[in-house]
Amino acid sequence: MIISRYKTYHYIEDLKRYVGQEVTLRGWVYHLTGKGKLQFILMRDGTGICQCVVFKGSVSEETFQSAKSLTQESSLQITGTVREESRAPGGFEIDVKDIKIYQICNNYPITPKEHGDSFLLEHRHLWLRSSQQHAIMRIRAAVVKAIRDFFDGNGFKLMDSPILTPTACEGTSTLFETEYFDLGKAYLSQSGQLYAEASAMALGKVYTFGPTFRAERSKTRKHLTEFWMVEPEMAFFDLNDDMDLAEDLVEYIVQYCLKTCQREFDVLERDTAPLEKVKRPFYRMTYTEAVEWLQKNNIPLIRKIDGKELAEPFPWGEDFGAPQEEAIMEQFDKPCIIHRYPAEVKAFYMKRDPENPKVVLAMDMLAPEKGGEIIGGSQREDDYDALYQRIIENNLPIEAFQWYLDLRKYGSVPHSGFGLGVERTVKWISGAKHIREVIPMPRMIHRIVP
RNA sequence: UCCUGAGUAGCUCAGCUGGUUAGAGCAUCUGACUGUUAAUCAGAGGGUCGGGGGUUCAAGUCCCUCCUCAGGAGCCA
Repeated sequence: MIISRYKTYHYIEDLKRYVGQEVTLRGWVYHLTGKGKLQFILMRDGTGICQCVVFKGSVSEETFQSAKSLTQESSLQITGTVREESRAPGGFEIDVKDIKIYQICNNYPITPKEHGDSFLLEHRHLWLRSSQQHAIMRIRAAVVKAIRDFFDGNGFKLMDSPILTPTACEGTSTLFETEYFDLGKAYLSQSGQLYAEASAMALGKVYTFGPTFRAERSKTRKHLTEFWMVEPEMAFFDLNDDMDLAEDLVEYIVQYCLKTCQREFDVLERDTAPLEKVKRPFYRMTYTEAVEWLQKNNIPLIRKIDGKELAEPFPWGEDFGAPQEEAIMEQFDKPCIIHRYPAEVKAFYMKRDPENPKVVLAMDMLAPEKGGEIIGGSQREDDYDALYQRIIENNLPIEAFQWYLDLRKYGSVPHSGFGLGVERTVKWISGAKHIREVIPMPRMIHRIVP
């Protein structure tokens, strides 16, 4: 039998299986300390961190000098025996026999001391190697895997939407524009939803998963110009089904992370007790109930007029801002879905509530612990004439939406869907301070490098 | 886009009401040390004070202007 060579490689996360045996690790120097005839190398290999000890008396002079010459982030291969050792971080240690150096690294910019945000972002390509960033990226990978497992395991088909689109999905001016051969302008997608609706009419239950782009000039710790979104879309689902699915998904993601990312939470010093509580049913309230709650608890709407801040009791019809959402969520230890928003503040494709035409069958899920809005969704307008009317009212180019209207012409059915922001979810679960830390290469209004 | 704040050594910062040759810690380099965890100890090198203009005998410090960055708001996932 032929065994591929890479399958015999040793990794730090598996060390406990090799106690007493000789292993060969490949990686980078994370940290160094020395004490005369002893040299401690904290080595990382992408799967974990392990302390390796070089004692002058038990290796060749050449090997000891190699160990002495190492610097932070030098790349190397270490061969030695695995030992349980309570004094070592992680509980295991390598007694080094031999060292092979790939490269000595000079003047690595990120030192074990503190750095400013700006400096770290300029060195994002190197910052990813730091233990906290490493932990966040592993949680991100777990969140993405949980999302895919959840949908794939529940009868959904992956149907990715195009990134280059001829028009705005939501008809705003916040789109990145590019030239598209002889066909004029194209735009980077700000949502895959409209195409997901077409897919749902073909395959029933689908999800689209990819990057989306918003040219909003936002500058906050929960906005990126390029972010990842998963958008399920289901034929024959009404708003209630939609909300049930959203709760199932979020519960699954959080519980999966708790099951598989304990080590990462430890590195981040993330208290997981609040996450343990994220089990169905979540809280739900209508927009109208939320407004009444704001009024009763004296959370005002603050308007700026001529530079002066004027507070007034929160009026029905106004969309919630960050202060309102945070106030509402302070009372909850689990996510809360707010549904049935005023039609004026929501997108054209959302279906009016037959019982109250002033509101649409829309829902947002807010996460506790200042996680903010992680999901936005709705039941879609499935009536041709009503949708046509909305497009006209919103001054959208009707020609561009002809294919979308076709979906209401040829076997229209009730259907619903939502979008979950991957970075907002990872930020909430990991407890990261800023959304820029939960994506490998954040794209923000003032930053596109590296 | 609006409001607020910040740019001084590789990094994080101090530098008073303008006044000799601009400071510290860490990092780097040299040396000592058999249990270090952001090691410790001794020594060395390291600066166009964000750019431009102005006031002054004298500007890191005061004024104008531009640039860059951060925090918040709005918008949203």
